[in-house]
Amino acid sequence: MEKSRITLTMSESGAGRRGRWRSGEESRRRILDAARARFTSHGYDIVTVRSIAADAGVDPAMIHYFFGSKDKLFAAALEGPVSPRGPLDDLLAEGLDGAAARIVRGFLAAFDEAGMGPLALLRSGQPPEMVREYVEREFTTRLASHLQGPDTALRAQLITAQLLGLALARYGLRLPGPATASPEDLVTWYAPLIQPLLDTP
Amino acid sequence: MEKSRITLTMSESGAGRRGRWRSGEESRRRILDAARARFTSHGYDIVTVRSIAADAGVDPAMIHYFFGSKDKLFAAALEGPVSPRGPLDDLLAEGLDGAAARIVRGFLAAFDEAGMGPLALLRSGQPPEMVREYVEREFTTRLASHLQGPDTALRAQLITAQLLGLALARYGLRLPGPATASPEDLVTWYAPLIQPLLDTP
DNA sequence: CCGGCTTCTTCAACAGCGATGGAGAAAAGT
DNA sequence: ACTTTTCTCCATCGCTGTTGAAGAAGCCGG
Repeated sequence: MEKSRITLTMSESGAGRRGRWRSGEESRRRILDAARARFTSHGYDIVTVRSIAADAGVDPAMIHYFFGSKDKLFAAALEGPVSPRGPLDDLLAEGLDGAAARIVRGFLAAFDEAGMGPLALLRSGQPPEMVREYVEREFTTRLASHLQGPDTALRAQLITAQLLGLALARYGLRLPGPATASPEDLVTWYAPLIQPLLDTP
Repeated sequence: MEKSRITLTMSESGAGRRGRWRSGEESRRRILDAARARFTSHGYDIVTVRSIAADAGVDPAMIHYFFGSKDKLFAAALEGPVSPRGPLDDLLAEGLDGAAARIVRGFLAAFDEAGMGPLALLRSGQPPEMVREYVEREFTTRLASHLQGPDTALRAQLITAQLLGLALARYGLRLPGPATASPEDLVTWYAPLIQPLLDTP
């Protein structure tokens, strides 16, 4: 059953046959889909390049041909579907009153939709510079730009810490309380702990 | 330089020669020391069994002879030096007024001393059941037993989430603010966000 | 003193991992 | 028909954690 698919190179699925060069686009998409599925449900190091290749019906070497490395594939897989920029700006555009509740609510909704994929970021190999850059660029600095008063950067980063901890407890460690509570309950409990950092001290 | 030490088997260091059978105890201790040094300064998956063995001047197979697996060595290495039970009980014995400040202060002190070792727990292979059990047994339930009012378990777990987030931001991601701020500054900022969960609502 | 015993140590090997380089096939361009 | 570009597969590398078996090294009952 394993070695069945040999040299078929799609052939059928004639929908968009014309236009693209050959099957490269298709293979790339299938790899990306398989990677997304695996990475968002299991941790970074548990998922193997070879398993993704098997899911996509593709040779493991092709993953390096298209993406260069496991890290870059991970980055590519987590790039599209999870981008907190737009939603965060929308949330903050409504003003800072009660923004903590909206942030926690949106944050939980995003994670509930995307699985623990974003958390797998924390386990993606390497020193954490890449992750820190991502978090700062996509979240912390944008949040800080909406704050007023002193220490906006530090306050935004502490908010990030709080949200990170909540996500880790709920989706990573699965502490029974945070893991089973409804999003609204968590908003009720947790938002008041964040709001003070949003308000100008 | 690598293959220099062959069949020396301690011989000297005659301090405690009598009593122990042979050099097993010594090797075990050296492995544990090397493991602690590596695990507390780098992440779990970055550290290799072979590197620990090289540090300890020992064959990699001995690690499995003494400890069985990398996971168990990790657990053994992180067992003794990091145990939040005693300090936490002492902190809470002084009452809940201002306990958040004392908890944050003690938490940061413990991490500053132990390096990011405890955080490496989060990256130690496997599903998170083992880690969750450890965190609950050593921290969350003991904290909850000191709380009063409703939802003590959930409140204790949310405090755990906040501390986890702070540690992750400071020692894991190294967000510039939390990473460079002094412990007392972090206490000033963060403790007021935790105290509400300690107080009876 | 000597075999047997337990304990420690080493060596060689295994399967699996991410990654690489080169050969081959097949469409596109000329 | 040819070259070029793109895609695919295969064999292989060095590394990882882990295992099994064989070899030294102390101890103990005869």
